[in-house]
Amino acid sequence: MEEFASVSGVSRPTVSKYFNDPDSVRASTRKRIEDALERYDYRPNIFAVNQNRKLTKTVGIVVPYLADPFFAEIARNIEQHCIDAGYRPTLFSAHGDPMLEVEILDNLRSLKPSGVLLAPLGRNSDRRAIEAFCKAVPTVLFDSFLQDMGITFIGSDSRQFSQLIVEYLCRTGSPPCFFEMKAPANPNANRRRQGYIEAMEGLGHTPVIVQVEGEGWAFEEIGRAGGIKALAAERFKTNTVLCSNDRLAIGLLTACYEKGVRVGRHESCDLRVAGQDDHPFSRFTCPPLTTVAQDYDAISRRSVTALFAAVGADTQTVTNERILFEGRLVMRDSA
Amino acid sequence: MEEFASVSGVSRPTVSKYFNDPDSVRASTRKRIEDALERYDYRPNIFAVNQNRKLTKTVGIVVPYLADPFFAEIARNIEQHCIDAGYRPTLFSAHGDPMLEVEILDNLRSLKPSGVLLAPLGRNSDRRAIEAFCKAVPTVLFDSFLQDMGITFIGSDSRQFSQLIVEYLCRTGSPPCFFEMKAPANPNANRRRQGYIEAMEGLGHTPVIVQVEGEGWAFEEIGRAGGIKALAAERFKTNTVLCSNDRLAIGLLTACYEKGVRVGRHESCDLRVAGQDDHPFSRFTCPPLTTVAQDYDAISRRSVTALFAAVGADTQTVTNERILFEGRLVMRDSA
DNA sequence: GAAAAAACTTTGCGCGCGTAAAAAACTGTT
DNA sequence: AACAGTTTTTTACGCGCGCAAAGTTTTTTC
Repeated sequence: MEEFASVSGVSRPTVSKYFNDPDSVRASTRKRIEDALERYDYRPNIFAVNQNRKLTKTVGIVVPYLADPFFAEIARNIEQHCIDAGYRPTLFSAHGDPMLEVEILDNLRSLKPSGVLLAPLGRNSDRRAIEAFCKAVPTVLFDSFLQDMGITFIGSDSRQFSQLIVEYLCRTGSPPCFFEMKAPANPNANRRRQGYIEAMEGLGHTPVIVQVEGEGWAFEEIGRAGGIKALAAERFKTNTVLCSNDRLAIGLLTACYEKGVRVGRHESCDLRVAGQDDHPFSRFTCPPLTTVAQDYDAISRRSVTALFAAVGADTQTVTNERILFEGRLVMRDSA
Repeated sequence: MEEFASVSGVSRPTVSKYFNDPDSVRASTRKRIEDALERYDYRPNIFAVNQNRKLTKTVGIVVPYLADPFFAEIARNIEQHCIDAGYRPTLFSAHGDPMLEVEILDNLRSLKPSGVLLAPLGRNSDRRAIEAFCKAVPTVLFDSFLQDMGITFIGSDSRQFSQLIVEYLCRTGSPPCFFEMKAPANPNANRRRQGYIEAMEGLGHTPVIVQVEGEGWAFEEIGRAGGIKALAAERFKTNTVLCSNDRLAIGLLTACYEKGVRVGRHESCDLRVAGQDDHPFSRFTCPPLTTVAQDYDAISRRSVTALFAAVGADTQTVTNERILFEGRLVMRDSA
């Protein structure tokens, strides 16, 4: 930086100032620096910079399972918004493992990020570890809500999701039963079940819940295996099944195919199947999946703005808000 | 570190030595440090450490498109192997954008990683930028081959893929036509086409190529839209279609569903469809997709060992090897 | 055109650690 | 008990930059 400052004709502290904020120096000096920059391609040593700064200009993004295209898509959006805001995002996936989640947060701590966007594993998360982390680092939680943690929570209105699609399914055919995992990792699953029950009762129908065994994040396989069992045992009391999420629904579609059950909303079909999330692949299932779309863009955008608002404020504004976005009904052929 | 050294009863340089390699200190001193470590939970400042080291103990992982579960899966494997080897992996996705790919490599450079595992975008990659990067940082290329770059290339034997499945399809029914994008981004696509042509000619059949329009990484949609057009124009001359990759095949399945074309290997069906890759979702399509499985585990494992072998060696061992793994036929219901 | 404000330069310290060299303490061996 | 070999301590420098204080120059204001 010393050398570069001399060839660009300014002093080192001015160059330092420029890199922290190009607008903080006079236009004429800025030009001199940028001219030199083109000729010499100097860039500050990122480690030396971060050693002395309190604000590291990095943000951590942590998702529970990156092999799930839903999280890949959200992460992609969030990354982009962070870059636009002039930060360096770093992406981590817990791969469904609570131990790894804690380890990631541990490592993240030593990276001294200005903030973190965290979608926790959910039920299996180490609550204490996450709470401690949120106290140490400005953290916005998204997708999966944890009580009293983080600056803000950004997610979807799970109850509204279920109510929206239950209302649609009842209006267009027989009332649905609810297909889910027995012990869902994601807390949204519980709210979706609640929303389903409330919506059904509100419409004067009796809720029917079909729960299937299974652990982990291989939802499609869980939905398939559980679906085959449920079909064999005739546990679907109606010809309409609302799945807790799209990935389960995709598995159920496979089960139906294997068992020769025709899925769709046409008269010739045996079963209607709906999901929730509008997973990137739901448009391409056979039949294409009717579902409730998460507002990917709103969630990612709002998460980032919420984080930077809190980071920018001098006072640690733990608003403890819950910002929920509504779902949008996506009608396709499966229901 | 000064303080921590005193409470653990050793000197600071010894503590420093311990963190670089716990086995480099006497067993008794190691125990004293680790005892203190439990009580005080000290950890070295990662920025200060990296400022002075040449070997940063970080490895970069760059993939072209993380929202593709294939790359998410590979990345997950590679991450794990790096962690097991005591390194800190950092994951990046170019999101299909060549500019972003270059930017990632630029940023990666200033992170001074001990090595990088790079799956290039392919045809759209900025070759010059990648070549320059490979000269500056030990880099192993995988999935997508680029001439004369990197230490080694690890990937699949694309020709063998096509030959394997062409042989199977011909043996079990009518010879396939080949369904692909007109201008595929990934160079493997070209080798797969070649493999298809060779295999067909070897078996005494005339190759038929069906190319569809489309840019970018939304392969399913490209396959669907192209599939609908091809079906309408009756461009599939036989009742068997081999797709260049599974994602195109998934789109084609959707097109077939929309057009009422029954896909499968049973007598009642109109069309057989096969893919290549064994994409994580191919097992769950309707019908489940017959395909050639990439050896995810071998590719990721070998990439990591190749990188660390080169990093460990003092001499820059640019072997310029191409290590190709064979595919495994996965027979499902679609063909 | 002078005063006030803003931008810049000079100087110098410190961040937390890696690392080298020489001295000191420890280890096992005869 | 004396020796050689190994490990640790002491001492000291440097990494590349942020940042603060004081002095200097440039720009803005009336």
